[in-house]
Amino acid sequence: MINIKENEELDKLNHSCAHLLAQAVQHLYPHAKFWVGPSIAEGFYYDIDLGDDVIKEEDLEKIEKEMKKCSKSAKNIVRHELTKEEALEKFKDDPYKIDLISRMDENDTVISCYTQGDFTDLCRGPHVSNTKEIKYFKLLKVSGAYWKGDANNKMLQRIYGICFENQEDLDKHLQELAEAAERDHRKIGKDLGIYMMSDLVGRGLPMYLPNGFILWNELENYIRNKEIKRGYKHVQTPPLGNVELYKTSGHLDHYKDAMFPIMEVEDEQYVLRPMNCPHHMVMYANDIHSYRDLPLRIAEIARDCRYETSGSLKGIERVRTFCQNDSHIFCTPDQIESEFKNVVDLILECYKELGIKDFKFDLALRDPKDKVKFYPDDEMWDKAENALRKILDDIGIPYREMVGDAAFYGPKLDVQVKPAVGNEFSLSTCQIDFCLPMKFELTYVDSDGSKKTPVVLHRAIFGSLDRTIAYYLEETKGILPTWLAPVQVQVMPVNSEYQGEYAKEVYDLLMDNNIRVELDDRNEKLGYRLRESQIRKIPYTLILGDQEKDSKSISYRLFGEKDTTTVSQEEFIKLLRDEIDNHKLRK
RNA sequence: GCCGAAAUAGCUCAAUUGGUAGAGCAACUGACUUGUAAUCAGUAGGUUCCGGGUUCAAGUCCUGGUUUCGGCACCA
Repeated sequence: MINIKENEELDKLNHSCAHLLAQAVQHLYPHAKFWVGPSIAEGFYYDIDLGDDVIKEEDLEKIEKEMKKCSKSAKNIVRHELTKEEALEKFKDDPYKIDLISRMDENDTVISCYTQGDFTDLCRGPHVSNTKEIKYFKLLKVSGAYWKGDANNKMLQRIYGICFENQEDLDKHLQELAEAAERDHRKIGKDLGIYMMSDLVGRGLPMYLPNGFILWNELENYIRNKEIKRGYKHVQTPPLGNVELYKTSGHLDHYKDAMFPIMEVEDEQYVLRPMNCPHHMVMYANDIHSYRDLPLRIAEIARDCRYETSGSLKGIERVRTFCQNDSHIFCTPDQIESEFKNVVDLILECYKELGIKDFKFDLALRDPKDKVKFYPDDEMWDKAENALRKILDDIGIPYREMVGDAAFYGPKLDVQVKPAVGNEFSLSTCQIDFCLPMKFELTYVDSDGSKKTPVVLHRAIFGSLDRTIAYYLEETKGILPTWLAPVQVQVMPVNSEYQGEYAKEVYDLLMDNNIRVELDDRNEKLGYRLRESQIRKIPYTLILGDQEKDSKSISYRLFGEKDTTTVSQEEFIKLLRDEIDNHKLRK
C-alpha cells in the first residue's frame, strides 16, 4: 500500500487536495469553520466545524462534485505572507485560525496563506500551482474527530480522501483498499472457522473454534519452547486479585476506568486482573534472592480482562479478554543491557521464522511535563530512557521516539505493525521498570551482602496471542504455513468405491505420524472436493487413484498449485515432517 | 465513550414511491461412481436484530435499545 508521505509530489498534491475539499465545503456550507487539513500516509483529511450540520456518507458525492468544479475553474494557488498582527486581524472572525496563529512562535514573523479563487487558508504549504492539477481524487470516509485530539473538546467533522496524479494510480489504490478488506482477519477468521463472537456471551469476548484453537495451541507451544531454551521459567497465577494488589502496584490509580469494576465478597474486594505483573512481583517476593539467581525470568501465558471501550473493540485485535505471552525478567542494573538485547533478539528470531517483515520499532518515552501520569522520579526516568536508547543504538535498529507514550512506570520499546484495515498497533513490547520493584519492596542480596532493588523488564513477544493471530491471518491471507494449518493434509480417493480402502490406509498412516489429516471420501466429483480443499486453504491435498493404489504411492497437490507430485509414502512423511518440525514457511 | 452508517435464511446478497419476503452457495434426501476449483433433481430453512408507535397494510416510515462497521478518543 502506498505511503503518500514518502513521495514529495504526492504529499504536496494531497495537501492541496485538502484545500480543494475545504473550498468545496465552504461553497456548500458557507458557515463552515476550518481547523486543519494535513496530508497523511493514506491521503489527506480536513477537520471542519459545521455547527449543527453533519456531513453524511451520502453527502461525499455532492462534495466531490463541487471539488471537481473548483478544480476545473483552474484558479492559481497563490502564496502570500503576513505578519502575526496582520494575520490576527485578517482572521479575527475565525476562532480556529486565531487559535493557530496565537500559538505560533513569536519568532515566526512570517505567516503564510494560500488563496485559490474565493478561498483562502492559513497554511505553511507547499502547494501545487493551480487547482486544475488536482484532478484524480476520491473522498473515502467521514467521521467525527475531537478538536486537537482531546476528548474533552468539541467534536469536529473529519473528511478523509486521497489524490493521485492520474486515474490509473487512483483506481489501483481503490483496488488495493478492496483487497485489504478481503484479508481482514474478521473475514478470514469467519471463513476458516478460527473464532466466533456472540452477543449472548458478550461483546469483545472471542471464542476460539476448533480450527482456531489448533492455531492458538501451536503458537503457544512455539513461544513457550523458545522461552524454555532461553531460560524462562513458566508459572501460573490466578485470573483475579485482591484490590490491594493493584493499589500497591499503582495500576488501580492509573487504569481504574479500563478495569472491570470491583467485586465485593465477605468484606473483601477483588478485581479481574487487567495484567499479571503484580502477581509476578509477589511471586518474586516469596523467596529471598541472591545476585547469583539473577536474571530470573518468570513467564506466563495468561488471559487478562480489560474493560476496553465499546468503540475500540475490533475482531480479535482488540478484545476484553486478551491473552498475553508475558514475562517479567528480574535482574541487576548491570544485566539490563544483555537481557534487553536478548529480548530484541527473540523478537527478531520469531518474526523471521513466522515471516513477519513489515514492522517498526517505537521507543516510547515519558512526557517530562506530565507529572501525573508518569511516576515522578526524573532521575529514574532519565536512567531508564538513556539505557534503552543506548541499547537500541548499539543493536543498530532504526526506531521512532514517541514522547508521552511510555507506561506510567517506565519507558518501553514497542514493535508496531499495520493491520489490513485500521491503525497500526503493537505486537511485541519490552519495558524497563525501576518502579514496581520499589513499590513491592523487592530485593536481592548483592555480592557484598547488602540488599538491593532489582530492575524488572516487562516483555511480551506475542503481546496478545489474539492479536498475533489476527495479524498473522492478515499477513498470510489465511494461507498458513503447514505447521500452523488446522488441517495439514486432505486425503481424497478418486473414487471411494475403488480406492477408498487405500485412502483410509494412507489416512491412518498420516494419523500415526501426528499429521492433522482429514479424509474426504464423499461421493462427489474430484473437482468438487478439490475446490473445497482449496477454499479451506489446506496445504496438501492427496489424490489417490488406481495408479497410486497399485504402486502404494502418494500424489499430492500443494495449495494454490495446479500440478501434482507423486512420491512414495515414506518420502511424503519425511518431507511433511521436515516442513512441520522446522516451521518452514509456505513458498 | 463520541460522530456517522449498517443489521433480511448457516454464508453472500435481492425485494419499485409502504402492498403475498426471494436467489445462489451451504445443509438434508435421492440418482449419478466420479483423475485435479462447483453433476443433476428434490426437500427443508425466516418473529426481516429487539421493544414501542404510525397505517387498512411496515423488511421499508417514526421512536427507544442492542450489536456490528468506518473514524475519533483510549490502549498498563
